[in-house]
Amino acid sequence: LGSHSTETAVPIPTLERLSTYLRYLLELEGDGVETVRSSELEEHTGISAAQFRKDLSYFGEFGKPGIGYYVSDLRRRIATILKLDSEQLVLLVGAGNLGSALVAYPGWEQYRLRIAAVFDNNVAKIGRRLWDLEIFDIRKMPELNRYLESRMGIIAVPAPAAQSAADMLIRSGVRAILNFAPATIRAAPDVAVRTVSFIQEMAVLSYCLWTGTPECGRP
Amino acid sequence: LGSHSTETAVPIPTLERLSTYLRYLLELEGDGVETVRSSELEEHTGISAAQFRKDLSYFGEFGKPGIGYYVSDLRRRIATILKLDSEQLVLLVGAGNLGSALVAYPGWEQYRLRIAAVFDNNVAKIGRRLWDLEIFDIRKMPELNRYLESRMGIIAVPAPAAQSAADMLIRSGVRAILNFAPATIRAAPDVAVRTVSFIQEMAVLSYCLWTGTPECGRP
DNA sequence: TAGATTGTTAATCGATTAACAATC
DNA sequence: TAGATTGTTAATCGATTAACAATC
Repeated sequence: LGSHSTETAVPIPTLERLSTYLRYLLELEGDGVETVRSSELEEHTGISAAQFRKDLSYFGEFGKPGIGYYVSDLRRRIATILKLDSEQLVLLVGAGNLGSALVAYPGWEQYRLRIAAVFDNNVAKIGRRLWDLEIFDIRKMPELNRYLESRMGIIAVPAPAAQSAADMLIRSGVRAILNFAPATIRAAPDVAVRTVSFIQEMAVLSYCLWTGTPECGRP
Repeated sequence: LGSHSTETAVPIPTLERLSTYLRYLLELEGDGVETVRSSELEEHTGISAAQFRKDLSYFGEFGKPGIGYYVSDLRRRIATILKLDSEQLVLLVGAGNLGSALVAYPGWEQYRLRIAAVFDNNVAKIGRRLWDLEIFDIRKMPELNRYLESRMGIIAVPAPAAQSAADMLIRSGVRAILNFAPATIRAAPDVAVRTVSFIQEMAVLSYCLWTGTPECGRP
């Protein structure tokens, strides 16, 4: 009885590119550009025009033949598809250097995301502040999230602490997790987890460097 | 006349998984585990045993039928494949919060990587220190890298400055770049570029959260 | 030797590309 | 209307999975 499994599920690579389209469209919108053609998108993002149109086709029709796409309209519609059309709160675990960089990131608002609370298990940090946010004891998370009702979380703790951070997030109601620790997170299938390990990215780059592999992933 | 294009190029997804295998093997090695079977790897990383063996088959034979793989041996061999068997210097552009977190990351040594120099274009930062590293004027990069001879770089600057940071890295001799800015980097085909945009990752997670898509990428 | 697990092949699956009729 | 560009289909390409002979 999976919610709606047979409706030609959207491939994950399509979703990843969708967020690249959104980023590019935000840029164009900021520059006051009114319309954009798929060929222009290819030039600027490296994603082929055919791929772009195919990706959009999973969600409906967005352009005008002979014209292209209205930037603001398409930007808004992609944001809606990605559920970035109303504010979502995010819980952050880990008040270290990475956590600090994440809180200070100036781009959250554009995506209607907001870090609502920061947690750590280090008593020396609990009660102090990370920028304008109080650092809470990680054990207070379930209680705090009863009224925050956040469903997204970020793990910015060292690898050995990543799984327990995930467990705590899930126990608090979070169902989508971005994990920065180089560790595998085990979670029930109803929890979406993505791991971004920059040290692993460096390893891939190292191989590409020495073997001269161009197109080392991501356009 | 591409260096060696016809030798069944290794798929990028295989390389990405390779670095996950390495991470897991480092963990096992730290725990003093002597051998590991592909089925155990599947359990711990979520990557299927068949996939693991297929991935390794691009590079040779590594295991013993009936036994499995010797952890230290396999760890060493994968590190060698990824060229992580001798120290490589890395140039960092951007002495902000993210740059600070990267310099402070304790895991570099395990991968034989070392941030050798930090650059910024902000006069208020130039000459100051980021942890134990002096912050250099970004314009000094080509000169400085003449003797450092680093071929890897990291971009940790705001999106509008990302392309010029990349240009400067390339001009200084760098041929592999990890870009943290939500921006497309244009570079000649002999430069390997990977972009990691956490805000785009959050966008994908947002979609997965609301549509109940499990397996939101990366195991 | 018997049991277990690898390396590899062939089959399946899914994503990308190219081409073109529809349409602004 | 003529020219341009979309949305979509079919063909291609490449990666994953499954199965099994080889081998420790």
